Amino acid sequence: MSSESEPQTIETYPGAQAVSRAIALLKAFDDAHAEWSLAEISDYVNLNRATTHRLLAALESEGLIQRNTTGHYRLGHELIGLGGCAMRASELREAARPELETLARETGETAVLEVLAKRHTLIIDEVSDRDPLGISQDIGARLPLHATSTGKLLLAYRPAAEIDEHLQGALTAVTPHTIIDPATLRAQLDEIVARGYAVADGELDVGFIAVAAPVYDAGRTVVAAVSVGGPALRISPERQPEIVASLQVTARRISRRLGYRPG
Amino acid sequence: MSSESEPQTIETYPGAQAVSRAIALLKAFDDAHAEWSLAEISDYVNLNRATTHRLLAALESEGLIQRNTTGHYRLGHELIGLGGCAMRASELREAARPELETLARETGETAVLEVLAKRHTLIIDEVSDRDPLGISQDIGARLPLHATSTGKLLLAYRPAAEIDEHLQGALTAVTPHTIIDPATLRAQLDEIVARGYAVADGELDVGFIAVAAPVYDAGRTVVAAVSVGGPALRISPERQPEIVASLQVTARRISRRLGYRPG
DNA sequence: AGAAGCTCTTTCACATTATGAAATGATAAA
DNA sequence: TTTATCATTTCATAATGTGAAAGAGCTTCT
Repeated sequence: MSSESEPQTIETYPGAQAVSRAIALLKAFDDAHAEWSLAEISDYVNLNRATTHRLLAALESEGLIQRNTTGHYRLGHELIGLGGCAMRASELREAARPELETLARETGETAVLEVLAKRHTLIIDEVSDRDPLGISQDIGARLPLHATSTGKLLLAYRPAAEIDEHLQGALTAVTPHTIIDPATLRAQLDEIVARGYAVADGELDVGFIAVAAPVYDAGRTVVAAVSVGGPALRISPERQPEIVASLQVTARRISRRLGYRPG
Repeated sequence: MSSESEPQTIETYPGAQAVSRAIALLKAFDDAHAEWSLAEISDYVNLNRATTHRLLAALESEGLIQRNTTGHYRLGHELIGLGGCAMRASELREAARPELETLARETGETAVLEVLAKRHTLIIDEVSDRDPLGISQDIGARLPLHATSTGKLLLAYRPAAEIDEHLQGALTAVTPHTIIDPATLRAQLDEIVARGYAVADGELDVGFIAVAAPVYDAGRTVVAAVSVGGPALRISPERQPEIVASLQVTARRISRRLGYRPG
């Protein structure tokens, strides 16, 4: 009886509604909201409670979802397996690995590979020259587009309509340096395309600077971003040109491996 | 109840057939078979080609599946994100992390946490004292039950019927030392339960020895296995008692953190 | 070049499968 | 106790998913 405007609409793929809905349920989970009750999640994805319950039960029986002692839902172990498999099977990651290692060694900093995933940037691989232990902890993590060098870069190369859509949305300040003014951000995006690289200075973490460059595939589309970053103390203004140069060589080499041919 | 001669039957969860089928498609991908053509995978999971095509298209539109230039299917980047999220959200991993670090430090070897996933053991976390770089590469990897210390241990604590079912299946030799005789393996499983730990000596990798111990949850069920392992050269017979002792303390501490109370 | 064979993709009539309102359990708060 | 909230099950309904068949590309053989 209450068919209001639309709190959240699931784009259902024709002939696979149940599958699209099940995936929407999985995607409701993230680092900020790792656990849901049935009522919460069914409200969130705007599905009937019975339907939600049935879909989650199916996902649980396959190990993609797990339940607490309290009956709350979490992502299941089977997803760790699928994620690891997806990671190892990624052609992009395979092509980038050796180049990331070189870049990390050359600069002495951390080299990262990221792709665009919905409204965030997704870390595909990470190599650090310093911090050898405890790395790869961030693989699979999602970060906001407007507060990262890679995110701004990946956004900058998208079609105008998509950029507009993002600038409409709420730009939350992660640090005091995060750019939250749409006009300022848009100006930066134009600059990024003009220069071919992006910089983020304390916009995600205070005292952390990163630069990012685009990776192209054989179809000359930007499919990923490479970045190098480290503490602002080490990434001095004098060092930046050298770092950007190494970064751009890396980005070009990865693109080459993906079949990109400049012309 | 299931005849091996049948091609492959998907256990469809009532009221979510399409979801179960879509998940079966995802699970068809593993390290050994990371890429499928439509014809291959539809034969493998025993689904109509049109149905398979539609389900894969739905998965692709959500980023869980990706396609090659050749049109072949692979797991998609979105799964890396979900996998990372599942990993960071795992209560088990959270409870085990500090203990694994202690164990790795104490022994100077590699400590691993694994759970049972279908017919394999799944690596949830890994901490190495030696090899600091390039670790965590194995997180999400699946290994055969009969060729690993953790696998044998996890199997040993399962109900008899399940053990029988596994021993029926093909036990493939990964190395010359892999146990492929069902009777020998069964005897080992009994011994494992009696002693409370498992050993694998060159059964997965030649020259690599590992020992594993069970992790219990609040319900006194074995939910995971911890192991320590290293080159046979370092894991001498004299050192083994000391290593097993450390391992068992670790396993008990993790269990304690999960709410297990001995009695 | 044309035919034959292959795989991928789309269509469409049909009914199986998924849906959600409502009823029922189960638990917690008043 | 009653009241409220959340999880689970049921079941009539039709919308969704299904698969045979035909179409569209592309490769290989004659």
